[in-house]
Amino acid sequence: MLLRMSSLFLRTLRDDPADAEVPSHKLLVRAGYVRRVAPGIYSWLPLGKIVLENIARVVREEMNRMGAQEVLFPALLPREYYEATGRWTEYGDTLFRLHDRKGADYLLGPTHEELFTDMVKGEYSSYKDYPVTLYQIQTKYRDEARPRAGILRGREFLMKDSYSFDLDDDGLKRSYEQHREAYIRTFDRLGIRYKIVFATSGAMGGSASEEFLAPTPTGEDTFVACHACGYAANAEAVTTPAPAARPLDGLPAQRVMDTPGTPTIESLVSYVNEHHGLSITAADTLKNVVVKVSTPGSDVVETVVIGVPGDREVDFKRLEAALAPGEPAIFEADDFAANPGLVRGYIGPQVLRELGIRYLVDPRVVTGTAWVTGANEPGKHAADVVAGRDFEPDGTIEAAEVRAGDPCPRCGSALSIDRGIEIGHIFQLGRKYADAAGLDALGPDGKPVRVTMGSYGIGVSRAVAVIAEQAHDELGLVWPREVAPADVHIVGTGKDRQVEAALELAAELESRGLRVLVDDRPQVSPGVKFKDAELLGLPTIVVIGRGLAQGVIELRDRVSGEKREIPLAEAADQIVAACGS
RNA sequence: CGGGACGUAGCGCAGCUUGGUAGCGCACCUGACUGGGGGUCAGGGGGUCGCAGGUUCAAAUCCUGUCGUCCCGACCA
Repeated sequence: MLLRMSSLFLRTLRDDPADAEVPSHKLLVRAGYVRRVAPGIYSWLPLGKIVLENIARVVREEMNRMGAQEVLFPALLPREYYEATGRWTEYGDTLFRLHDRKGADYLLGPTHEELFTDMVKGEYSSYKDYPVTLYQIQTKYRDEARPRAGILRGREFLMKDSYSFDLDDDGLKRSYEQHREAYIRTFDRLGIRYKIVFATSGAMGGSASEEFLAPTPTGEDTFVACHACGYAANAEAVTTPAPAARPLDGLPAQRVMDTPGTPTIESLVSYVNEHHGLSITAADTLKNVVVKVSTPGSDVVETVVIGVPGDREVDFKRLEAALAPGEPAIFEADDFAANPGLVRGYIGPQVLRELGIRYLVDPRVVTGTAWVTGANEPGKHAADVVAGRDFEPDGTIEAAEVRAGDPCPRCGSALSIDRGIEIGHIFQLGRKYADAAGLDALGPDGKPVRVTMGSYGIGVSRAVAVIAEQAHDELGLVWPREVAPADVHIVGTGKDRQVEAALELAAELESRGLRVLVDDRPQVSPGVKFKDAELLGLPTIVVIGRGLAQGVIELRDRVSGEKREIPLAEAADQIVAACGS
């Protein structure tokens, strides 16, 4: 492959685009890899397209290597497939919906579980056919509430999704492990730094689930990691170690205190310490958050109260994950008006059973723990309200925020907390979609066996942004060789024979199998060419300039910044060697 | 859905307070110079000032509405 800058469809920008916030977005636009068309929708220019395809190629090779077979479904789908699994309604506003000329409902596929399941059902019917794993690399459409950061979170994006179909749980585990290995190989080859973390399976159902997160400050996911035992989990999936229950004997009886004007935890703590002779912190209070939980596809809305230690906020993402597929929403002033038993700012769990409201508590709220909490009257709180005596929770919930320093659920050491971008997700779906589709295999005994599935995704276009996010410096992009648009960027400076020599070298390197980009633009100053070379970020830069008269050219490593001069006569050999590693 | 900011040339921006011939930088075209860090000089092309309505002799500028974009938030009981 040989690209010539003099004719390459490329224009680099000197200024950052005004709508870009994160480095990958700024650089990919400035370097002429992508251009915005609409919010969350981008076009790929030649260099960007090459990077995208390089990533897709690596993904494809690793999927093929593990024995998966590639298929391709349409992105434009009729409603009926998503009707069967209830997702036509479940997906809500995130689904791009459209009509054909007859008025029939269509959608642009946000994922393709239904299609894969249906295809396997249509083709396979014997246990002898299984296991099988299929995948596709396909454009997905999700009408995100807030697309972000260029191609990092788009409304149209390229994704590899695969599905394994097995006859039993052991088979599913094997398929899952194979994918896990394939993903490790894939991301290693792509040069992405990542962490494998436990995840929630969310609305998709299923059990075991892990995410591949690329740690970056601009990430949308929060995860914890334990440096002592290696435990790592998405913040949504972190479990809180529960303390042992304590005896109820001898605990003082609960008492109600006047606490006027203390609707917040902070005001409460300072008031009771000052006026009631207590010495408590926010962690000694029990904060009760009311939410209304709706179930997709149903009109039922349940009121639920969540109890967490007062020094912690409720993490809405964790709450959503914990309640899935139920969808929590904030309890509004109108809702309080409709529930006079819930006194805003002074809610305590003592009356919830009576009110018939489900009460879920943080795992730290174990039997025998005493709390300062609301007394269900305006301006009043209660102290020594004991779990298991004065109230009985209906269950525990992981909804409280997670903090750096919290104990690791596996070994108890302090957890660290970081942000990352989800680049891959693997999980054991189980039989949800097979059940919906009635996907059975006929067993050796002539009886049907319900198939069990795994679902696995890699964000291909997102990976472009993630790599840009992880691999750049103040000068520009620094692509790992495997995904770079070319191996070597040859800069011909000067007005004499340099450009000619650059083209000759480029031709030779191409004939020796390298992918070459040569800056043969006439009348462009050396400074501009250097800046562009650094911005574009190819791993090896060769400069043919003023040293040419002495038969010397310059070889630069974009990653290390190392420069050395080499004789022109040995140039091809040395460059091939430099690009070989 | 809530809050904030912004819509002026392909990109980045000024002009708007105080209405009067639409400007700057980059990019682009022509010529000359320069030739190892986004170089210099001269000349040039390109804009329904988001859209609609209103006020006015006159609107990028004032008023009303509307559309769009970006960022932040989504719970603190």
